[in-house]
Amino acid sequence: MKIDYDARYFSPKDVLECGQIFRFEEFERGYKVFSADRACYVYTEGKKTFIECDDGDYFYNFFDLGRDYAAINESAKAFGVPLLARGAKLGAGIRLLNQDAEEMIFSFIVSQNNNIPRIKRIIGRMCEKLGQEREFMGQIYHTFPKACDIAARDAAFFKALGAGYRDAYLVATADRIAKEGIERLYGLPTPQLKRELTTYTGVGPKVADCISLFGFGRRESFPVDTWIEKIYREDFGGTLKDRNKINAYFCGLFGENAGYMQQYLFYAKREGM
DNA sequence: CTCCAGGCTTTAG
DNA sequence: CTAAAGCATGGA
Repeated sequence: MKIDYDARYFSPKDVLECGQIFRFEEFERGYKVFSADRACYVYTEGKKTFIECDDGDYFYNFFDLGRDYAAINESAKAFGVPLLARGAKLGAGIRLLNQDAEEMIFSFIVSQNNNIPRIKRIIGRMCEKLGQEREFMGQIYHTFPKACDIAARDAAFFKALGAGYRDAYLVATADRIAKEGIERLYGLPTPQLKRELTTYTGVGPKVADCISLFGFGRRESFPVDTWIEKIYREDFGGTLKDRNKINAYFCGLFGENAGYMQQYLFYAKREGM
């Protein structure tokens, strides 16, 4: 099936290349995007962005199409922060994705102290080796592995995939999720969710915020990484060193939509604005 | 060569 | 409790 949406607030490039997702590739006029065990093709033509897929309901929610991004974008410009206003103006096509929670847990464990191209390669190899083969638009792709499939391998396996020292984190967390599942997490209030997420090996405050934001739809989450730390110093004149305190500062400033503001800021800084 | 990347765990004080 | 060392890998 095919979905269309106003391209002004849905730019595939902005959505995919702002570091919230690691499984996509350029294809024809746009990108193929992979989530859990599904795939879609997304591209912009004229004033519309189109999604072609087999499961419209899933990708409607995945791309957050039920939300009013015009209002969010306008509110970003009202904070009087130049970098944020520029990010909102030039990154108006950004949307926050509603991704698979388990996939987010493993993906952001891989992301720690790592760069985005390498993160993508490691996750790509995990899917290739441990995911199931599927077909989409005449090409083979691989699903994201389930926790039990990750848990079935040892640390050396993930080291060989290039995961580095994060190998043991993947195995330990997969063992636990394979045994316990993550169902109990969905209903928790956001502060408790974050606290629970940090009890998984390899998940600290920043990774927990990313999982909360991209995997559990908690838009009040505000991940603080090296980029945000730099923004905090250079664009907000901040002096705090502790990332937890920097996180509290931004959450207090931006409130329930902090996650969107984080993406606009991240986008702007990475674009060198 | 050094520095850095969407940081976390472990150890020392 | 806070601070710093150690950690794999690859690109700039």
